This record gives sequence, C-alpha cells and structure tokens, in this order.
Amino acid sequence: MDKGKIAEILLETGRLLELKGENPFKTRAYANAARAVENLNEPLEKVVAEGRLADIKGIGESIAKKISELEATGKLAYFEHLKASIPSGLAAMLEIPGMGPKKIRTLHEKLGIDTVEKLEAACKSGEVAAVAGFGKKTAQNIRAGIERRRTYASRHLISDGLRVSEPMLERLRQHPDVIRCSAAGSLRRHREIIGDIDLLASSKKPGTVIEFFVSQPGVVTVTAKGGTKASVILEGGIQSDLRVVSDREYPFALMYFTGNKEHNIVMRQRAIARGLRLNEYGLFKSKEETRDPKRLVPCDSEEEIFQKLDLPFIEPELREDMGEFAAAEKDALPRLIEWTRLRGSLHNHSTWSDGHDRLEEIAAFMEQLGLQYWAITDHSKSSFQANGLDADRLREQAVEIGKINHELAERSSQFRLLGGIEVDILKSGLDFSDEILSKLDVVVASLHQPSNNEEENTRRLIRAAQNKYVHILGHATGRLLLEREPYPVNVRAVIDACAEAGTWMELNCSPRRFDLDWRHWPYAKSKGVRCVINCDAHRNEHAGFLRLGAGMARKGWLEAADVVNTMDLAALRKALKKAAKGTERQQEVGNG
DNA sequence: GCCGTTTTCGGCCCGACTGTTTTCAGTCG
Repeated sequence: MDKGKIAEILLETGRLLELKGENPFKTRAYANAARAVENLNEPLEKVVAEGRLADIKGIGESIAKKISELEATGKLAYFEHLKASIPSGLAAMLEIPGMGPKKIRTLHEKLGIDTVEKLEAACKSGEVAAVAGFGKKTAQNIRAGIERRRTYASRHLISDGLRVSEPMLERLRQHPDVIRCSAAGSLRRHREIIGDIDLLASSKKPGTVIEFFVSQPGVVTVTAKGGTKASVILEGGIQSDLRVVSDREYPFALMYFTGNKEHNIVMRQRAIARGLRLNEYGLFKSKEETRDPKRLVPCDSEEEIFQKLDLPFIEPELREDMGEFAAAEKDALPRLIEWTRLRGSLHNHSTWSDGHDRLEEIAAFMEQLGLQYWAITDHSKSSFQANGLDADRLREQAVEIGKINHELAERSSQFRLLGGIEVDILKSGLDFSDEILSKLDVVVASLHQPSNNEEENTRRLIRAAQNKYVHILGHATGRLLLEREPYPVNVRAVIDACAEAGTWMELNCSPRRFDLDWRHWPYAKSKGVRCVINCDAHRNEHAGFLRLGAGMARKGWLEAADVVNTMDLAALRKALKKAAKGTERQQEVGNG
C-alpha cells in the first residue's frame, strides 16, 4: 500500500476519533502521523521492514503498529471498526463551514441527524434552533453553509486566487489608511491549491479599511465582519479574509498568517526555547502569553524576526515545515530561482495541432516579451484528437519555422523559435522513430494514454527517458488539479531513470497541472535531474504561466542552476544536443 | 497518541469571531 493511501487512512482515523469526542491531542496525533508518512523521504516499505517507523518524529509505538498492519495487509482493523461505528454522513458534515465535531455530535445525539440532507431539513423545520446551545442564527448559517458548499467548491487553483487577489491588493494599497498590505496564507506560500485568500493590512484606522474591503466590487457576501477582521465570498466563490493590524504588529502578523501551521509551531517553540513568546502581535520578552508592548522585541520585517530566532530569512514558499529549519540551521537554504531568469519555454503548441496561435504570431509575441526562445512542440500523430502531426506535416512545419527564424536573423533579433515535438509515449514505444526525432531541436515525450497499471506506466516512462533523442519528460504524472488524479506511476523510479539517462524533467506550469509536483523536486534535484519550467502554452497569454511555474519550482527548493530554461539560447542549443550529451558523459568517464 | 539534554507524566500554539450566552463554547485559521 502506498504512503499516500496510508496517510489518508490515518487522517480519516483522526477525523473519526474527533467525531467520537476523543481527546483532541489524540486526534491531532493521527493528523501529525499522516503528515509524517506523507513527507517521508524514503520508501515506506523499507522503513517498515527495518522496524524504524517509531523512530520517525510524530509516529509512536501505537501508530507504528497500525502503519505496519496497513503496509502488510492493506487494511486496518481498528479503522474498519471505527468507521463502522460512525454513520458516514457525520464525516461529510465536517465539510460544512461552522460545523465541527462538537455540534455534529450534539445534533446526532439529540436529533438523530446523520446526513447532510437530514441536517438541512432539521434546520428548515426549526428543530436545530430549539436545541440548547443552538439558535435561529446558527440554523440559518448551517443552511447557508450547505447551500454555499453546493454552489462553490472550497478549493481553487492558485491562478484563480491570484486573478482576484492581485487587483484587490492593489486597491487596498492605494487606500489612504492602509500602510502596508500583502497576501498571506497558502497564496503567499504559493500552494497549487488554495482554500481561501488571506490578506493582511496595517493601518491606524482598521475600521475604515475593513469597511472598504467588504464594499469592494466582486464581494458577493460578507460572512463575518469585526473591528479588525472580515471574511467575504468573492465572485467565483472564493472566500477571502482580511486582517488589519497596527504597523508595529504587521511583520509578526504577516509571518503568523503566512504559516503554515506546522511551520508556525516550530517558530513558537524556537521563541519559547529562547525565553521569548511569539504570536501574531509580536515577539515578547516573557514566559507568559502577552501582548504587553513594553516587553516587545521590536522587528520591522520578517527578516528581523527570523534573525531574533537565530535563523536566516526563510522564503514563504519554503514555510511548510518540510526541512527548512534543518537547512537554515546548516546555512544550507537554497537561493531560490526568480521567474525573471527564465528565457523561454520548451513545450508549447501552435495551430499546427491544438494551439490557438499561428507560428508567426507566437514568434512576434514572445520576442516582444523579451524572451530568447520558444519551442514549438505540437502533438504527434497518435494524438489525433489534438490534430497531431505526422512525419510529413512535421517536416513542413520545420520549413515554416526555418523561414521565421531566417527573418528574425535578418533583422538581428536575438529571439528564435525552436522546432520540436511533444511525442506520445505509446504502449509500443514512441510515436516517431529515432530517425525523425534525431532531426528536431527539442523532443518532449509525454504519456497521454496511461494504463491503470503502475508498473506498465512506469516502464513506458522509463523507456522514453532512456531514448537518446528525448530531451524532456513532459507532465510526468498526468494529473489535472481538482479534476483528475495522477495516473499510477512510480515517480521515484522515473526520476532515477531520468538521472541515469541525463533526461530533463518538466515542471509543467499550466496551473491545472504543475506537474511534476513540487514535493518531488528536492528528490529529483538530489539525483541531479534538471528541471525545465514549461508553459505547455496553447495560446500566447499562457506565457504568463512561467511566473507561476517559477513559484512552484521555488516550492520545490530549486535554484536557477537547476532549471534548464534559465540558460541563454547559445548555452541551451549546446545542451540540447543530446547525442552530444551522451558523448560528454562518455568523455567524462574516459577522462575520469 | 506523542514526546522528553530540566520531564516516562503532564503537557500538547493561541487569539478572533460568532452565537448564545450574561461569562462561555465552538469553530477557524
């Protein structure tokens, strides 16, 4: 059983225990253990086999046993019993905003409510409002919550979040009473999926800023409004929370609300270990929780707060409690890539297959953006639904690209199109022969018709990676965020194969993909696999994905040197001569 | 249920907001 599934079961176990009214620290222990499993940096079966489970922080004797059982049998008796003892509808109710384990339990005990439908009916009939501790308002809110959940998903692509948050921030910035403001939370950490948009502002007049915020265009509903905090639902269904603090508190609040939760806990513990106390209002010289300004250790920026806790600045993207503290202690934090270092994209489409823009339009647009190169890698013939190219059309396209490049050269432009293909990885091998592939500038190999069999998919990808004319493995797991799970594949084995063959891996920066996932990049990097941040552009505006992709690469701890398309055109052309790469390797061996 | 270079028992991050209370519980982040 893979670790993702095991983590899921542990998480679910914790949730069920919550519904049972278990000690909250016990329920949290399951969530922590799930996280520890998820973030494990080596094969779970190896850790289990060597009896080292309980050595992992967050996993003790009891949960170690449960993980072993899951690993060995694929089942957990404890979990099955637990699940059978709790109506499945109760767990579903946890998803309703405002409904926590206590309320769910109360309603279940008092009214026998065990499904969302019954809950809705009981709210309507007034039964819920009559229960002690509940009231009309609560019943109303529950109904609204159910309704809202039906209308809007509570998870959103980061691109959707940025689209509404950036103009909102811009308006806040221009408000005369706003001193500083920023996105915080998962958006600032650049998670691929966000639940809501957290915004933070500093002001001497928080009330006016809150009023301004809730009256913004695009605000559909105000769900909460106080003196320093408000929550709204924006058009499109994204929730946005604004907190307003004093400017002195701002850096502390920014740090606090950027999180993530686990990162913050470590920060607080570091403060406590130094006889200090950290919260969203400040860093205080006190052993007790306090907001006493006389005890404040003043800090103007997040940098200073980190400094006071003996740490270098940790970039928001790294604040996931996934090794950033250990790296910071060793002064080994990466110098993260900046998106402005990117010179082009090596996987894109045109009207020759399923893209929106013509070659000359693409060249003009990308040149204008100041990029140095843009590879045209349309689909290969087996992707007939995408109007894939056969060998003849591929040749014709190469001629067209040649003409455009010739014109560019004539007027001394530094920009060039590169010719290539996104070749399908079929069951039988690649969709084009080596002979054809060998003539192209850029070959991206992608699996578009995966099987349900992990070994088969893995084998196909590895074979493609080993082909000496394949430069890049495209979107290696095939996931579509919020739409489609990745196909089953042993990602580590594929990474290992790419490392071995010197094949680059794509970080597909379409916001629906972000594939390979940022969580895999530290491993890929450790193996020496280089990353290509590719737009997979189907229209010119998709060039903007480069910025999002760089954000994801940052989350994956990547530096400019790890990313192929930070190279200038001349260096890239050299690197693309994959046959030459093989030669280089041989030479290295020969020389070594 | 986990954890410990002051601890193998007694902690475990903590404040804002809401609604139902009139001093607090539940939820959320």
